[in-house]
Amino acid sequence: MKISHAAEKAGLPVKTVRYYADIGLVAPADRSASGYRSYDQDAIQKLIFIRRARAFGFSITECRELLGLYVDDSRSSSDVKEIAKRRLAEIEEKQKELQCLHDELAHLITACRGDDRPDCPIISGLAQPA
Amino acid sequence: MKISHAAEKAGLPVKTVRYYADIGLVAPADRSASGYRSYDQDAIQKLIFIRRARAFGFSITECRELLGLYVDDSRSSSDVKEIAKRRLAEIEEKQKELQCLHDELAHLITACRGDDRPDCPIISGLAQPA
DNA sequence: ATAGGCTCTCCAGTAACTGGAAGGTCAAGG
DNA sequence: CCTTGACCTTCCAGTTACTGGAGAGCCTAT
Repeated sequence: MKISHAAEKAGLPVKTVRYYADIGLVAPADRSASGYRSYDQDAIQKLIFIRRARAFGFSITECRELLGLYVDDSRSSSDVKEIAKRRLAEIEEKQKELQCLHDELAHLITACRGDDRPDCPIISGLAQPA
Repeated sequence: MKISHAAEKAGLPVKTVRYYADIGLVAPADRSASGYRSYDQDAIQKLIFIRRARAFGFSITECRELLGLYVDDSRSSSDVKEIAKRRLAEIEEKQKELQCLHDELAHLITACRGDDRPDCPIISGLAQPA
């Protein structure tokens, strides 16, 4: 299967699939005589796996790690769980930060009249050293 | 005031202050005879403004826009409010995404026994085309 | 005089792609 | 048989917002 077909199956841009091949994340199964990358079902499955993991916010490095576990039939589920839990903690941390940001910004916005005068609590709020 | 002092006052790394000068975001008030950047209170205030705006997730481009409004005494508060509201909507969007991610990942994690056997719902969950 | 701590500029690298140029390949149509 | 157009290839550059480091100049204190 040529790259555009594989990319479509995996739900990724062609450029990205090529990039993943370049960095040795997901190699094509083979190359045609003329040098075209050729993907089989197994490689596509890996691409899908990566796409999903990336959508979960796993970095390429983490994806590499997870992919290693994915293809390793002797993996222990605790290894995977460990990585996933780390990631979950990061998500929760990010959520807290976003909540703070949200509340503070929403507060500034409600305080601002939004008319054509220059007085603006948003601007003055941003200028506070805090 | 030399750059390290200004950076400290603004709560930014020296490198970042220099970078902001390079991209024309916050220019130093002056240069010494030997070429050292010299910052006054006004420039430091702008640096603080930028740091805060960046912490709110505004991009450099947005910061430039906001800084323009910050220094413009004839600004209308509605201009500022518009930018801030856009940003708030982005934050809320991001929050929703994170919540989905969180729930899905948390679900996978609870489903995983986390022992030394290879069966792992996290791995199989990631391999789903969805 | 020299040691250290600052400062300068410039170059390169980060993450994860994305866009584009220049050129090779392949199947279909005239 | 030739050409057209859609593919494919590689390589280079750009994106965002810095960050690290090299090599060199400056300034103050001992």
